[in-house]
Amino acid sequence: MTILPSILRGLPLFAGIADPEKDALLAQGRLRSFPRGQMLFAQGDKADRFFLVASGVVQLFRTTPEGHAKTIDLLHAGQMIGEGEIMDSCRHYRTNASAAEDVSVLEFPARWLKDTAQAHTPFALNLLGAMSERAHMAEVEAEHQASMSAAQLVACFLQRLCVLTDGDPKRFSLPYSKTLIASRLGMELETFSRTLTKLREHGIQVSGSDVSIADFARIEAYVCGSCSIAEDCHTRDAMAHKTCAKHSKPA
Amino acid sequence: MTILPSILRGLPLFAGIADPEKDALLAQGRLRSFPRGQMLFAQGDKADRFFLVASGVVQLFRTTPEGHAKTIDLLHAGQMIGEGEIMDSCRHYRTNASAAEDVSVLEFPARWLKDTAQAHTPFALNLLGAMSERAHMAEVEAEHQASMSAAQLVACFLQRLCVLTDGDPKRFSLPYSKTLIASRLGMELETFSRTLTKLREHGIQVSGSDVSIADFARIEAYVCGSCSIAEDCHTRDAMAHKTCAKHSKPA
DNA sequence: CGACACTTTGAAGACGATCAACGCCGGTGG
DNA sequence: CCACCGGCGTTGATCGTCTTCAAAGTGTCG
Repeated sequence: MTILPSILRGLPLFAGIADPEKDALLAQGRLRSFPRGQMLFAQGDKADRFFLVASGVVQLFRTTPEGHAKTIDLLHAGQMIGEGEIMDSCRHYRTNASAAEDVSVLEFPARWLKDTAQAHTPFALNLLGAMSERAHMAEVEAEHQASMSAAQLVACFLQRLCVLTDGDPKRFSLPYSKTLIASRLGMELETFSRTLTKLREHGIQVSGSDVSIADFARIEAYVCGSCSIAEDCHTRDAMAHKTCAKHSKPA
Repeated sequence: MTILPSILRGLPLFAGIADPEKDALLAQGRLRSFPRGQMLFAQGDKADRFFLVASGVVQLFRTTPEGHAKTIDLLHAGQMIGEGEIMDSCRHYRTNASAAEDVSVLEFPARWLKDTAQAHTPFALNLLGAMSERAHMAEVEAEHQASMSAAQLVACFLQRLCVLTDGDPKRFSLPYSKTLIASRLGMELETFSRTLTKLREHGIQVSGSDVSIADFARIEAYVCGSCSIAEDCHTRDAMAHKTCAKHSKPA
């Protein structure tokens, strides 16, 4: 029996399932490591595995025929990979997945997900909740990309980063390379770089990977104006609430 | 007992549920009509109802503080409204919903959805499938908006429209006003209008609401180049497959 | 020191949004 | 029957933003 990172046993996904049963379910997964840069799978591969991230960061991305790459998402410990492809019976992964840092994941056969949902109603409901939350995140994100300027996007990102990681606004660090962040925000590295310079006018200083934000309220004011879901995602209150929501479980 | 539009009884959402049970479930909904232009609900309203569209088209949209409106989706007969807000225990609707044409819907209390998912495992799995499919659509769409030019977007839209409605490429009609289509595609009406002119160079003629497409293959070639999920959504094969997928049910 | 990945900066260009004016059409009311 | 109006779509001119291409700067690690 493998020793599981405790984070996986506490996942909201398993809320409402008794511990012995939970352990039996988790035991069906295989703990695997991927060094930085290695692919977990590629777009178009047969979608036959489901993953739970145990540690590290996994980058989901797509590449156009023309060679442009876009980062879809960055997944941290506790997050799921592949549930979409499996649940809507799509045969192939729709993105590439690679390790943005050294990563360890718990890997399950695709059937495990369907079988578990079928066998445990609470699991199915938790999964439903997790998937709709993720869908909502994606929606918010699309909204942002469409309606905010590069500068607003970056400001919003930095503010969330600081609040959600509970960092000191006066001095915290970028967790990824600027290249990766730019890609995540859907802009070119050059644009991102220039934007950081401009944000000084709004009280955000970035040098190297050190960030300092002078005044949250000012950022909120700057960002919220052009967003149709401002209350949901830009205010400190909303973010605090979101964080809580992740810890509490659906009824 | 209301007479239900047959389309609702045949929904994949209810696949695997016996007819009497299905009727009992559907009977808990109330059939309502909304004349063109009327709101079903507004963003921020308490998310206490779930809808199935029986006929007509419902527009989901958001408005920024600055007054910009963006159409998120257009829902037709058989589609669900509100499942996201309900399943992730969000208390408020995240969009506005208004009738783009005269509409009739089956309205359920929010609890109905959770209760039904809890009571009927097949229903929960169907719901999971439907939600991940919709999430995937949204993802594809975000991808498109980000990576394709306005002209490609419009070409793609027209081609899909023609194929999915099984229309004659040589002569079919736009189902909505140009204003609504432009909003749906995330561009200004002016841009849309200009784009239609330019698309003549690619064999697409539009005058008034009459459309004619000279050659699908040419459009595919034009559109696919900049899309990272081309095989999933631009080729006729893929679209035909999608259509089938909607009729077949998840295992 | 030199190689290499990463980042910054500059200049040019493409694209879509915006503002403004106009054309078209259907309906209403005098 | 005609005049007026409002909704809808088209067209032109301009402007800001982001991408692209090119070059140089910074850092780390052998």
